[in-house]
Amino acid sequence: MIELAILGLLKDHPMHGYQLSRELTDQLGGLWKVSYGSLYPTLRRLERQGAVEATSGTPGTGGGRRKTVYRITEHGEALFLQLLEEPIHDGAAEDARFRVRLVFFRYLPPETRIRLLDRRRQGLQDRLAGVKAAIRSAADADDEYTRALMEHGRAATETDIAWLTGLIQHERTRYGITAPQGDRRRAQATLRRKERTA
Amino acid sequence: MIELAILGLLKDHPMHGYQLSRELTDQLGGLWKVSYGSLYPTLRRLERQGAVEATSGTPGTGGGRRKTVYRITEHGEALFLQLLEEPIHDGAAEDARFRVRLVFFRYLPPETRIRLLDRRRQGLQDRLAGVKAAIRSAADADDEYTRALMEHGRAATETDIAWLTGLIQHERTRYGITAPQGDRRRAQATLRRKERTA
DNA sequence: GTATCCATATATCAACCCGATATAGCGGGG
DNA sequence: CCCCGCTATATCGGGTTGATATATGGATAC
Repeated sequence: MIELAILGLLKDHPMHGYQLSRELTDQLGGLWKVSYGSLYPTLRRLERQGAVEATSGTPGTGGGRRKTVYRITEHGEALFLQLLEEPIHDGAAEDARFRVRLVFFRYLPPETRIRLLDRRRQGLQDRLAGVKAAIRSAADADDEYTRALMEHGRAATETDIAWLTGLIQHERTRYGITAPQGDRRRAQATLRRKERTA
Repeated sequence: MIELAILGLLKDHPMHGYQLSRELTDQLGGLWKVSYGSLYPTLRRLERQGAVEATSGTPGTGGGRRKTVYRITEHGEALFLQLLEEPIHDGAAEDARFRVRLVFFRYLPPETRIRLLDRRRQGLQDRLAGVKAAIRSAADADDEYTRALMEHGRAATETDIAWLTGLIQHERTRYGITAPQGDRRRAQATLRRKERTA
């Protein structure tokens, strides 16, 4: 989802690659450092797709070194919004993905924001249920570190959920939106374990 | 570090690929799911390196389907220990790496365990310092979600540190090892930000 | 019995991303 | 003056994921 990050930053004002890198690193408080090996190829791909335009490839008059400044196009704006809302394949590396998305939440209407936050919270609660099931199954079996690891998973996930809940609350009171009733997904924690005959 | 995971599991007893996948998924409480796209190629690479041996490629007498059972070699054991202690390039995806490592901590002597745990904690404290610096710099600038994101980074990192501290304490009292005095790395939080003239 | 479905088991693929590295221009300090 | 460090772009190899293809065996339904 480096595309999302690039488009989101260019939406503010045109930039060149190096600037994008620093800006994004700062925005995330150093939690995610974009790699040049991802950045520059992605910029060129976005240009091929017509989502960004490269302006002033070589220095014009005085001096200044070579700089390729990119500007977002209308097509890029559309792509940006689409990526921002796109359904999430939750998995291991999806945590970072969500963080990047959050940086650009201000570009979404409040209802959509809350919907996405809720979806994310549901995903975390599923994960929590899975971890809890694993803890129950492990009990006294497995060694001390494996159990500590699971406890960590539980603590970390609960921290995340608490943080998200606070964010959602804040959002709701701010816009006076009440929680929906139906549409509650089940936890489904797939707790097969310890029952294999080998 | 899927190699570490594979070798660590095979150290217990020989297994085939699918079994490794499930075993590892369970050990981590569903926090990391190995992908077959990593697993099988890695198994063959380890075999080429002589770290594991494939036994009984085809079903022997009765029936049973095709199964390739792998067994760890002496060279594999050495490689395992080396990987387990190897210095860590801390970054974004290093969290998962540490979790995998923890699963096999029981194979290390107590002093080494404490050393690795301490190193990890120091890394997290550096990260925390960075996030805190970012929060101070951001202050009122940046939007609400960026600030919320940084708060999350702080909360999550603090949760991790607290968990680690507990683990270290437990370990120390268990083996009666006192904390070392010197050798304290500095935080070094590189807090350049907001001072670019554009 | 047999048709069907699901879990087992291995394998490959494109896409993505990271870390390291190479290259230059430029500015400042010793 | 020379070297170091920051800016700026670029490329490479390698690891990881997610999706998908393939069989086979066991269970269940009919």
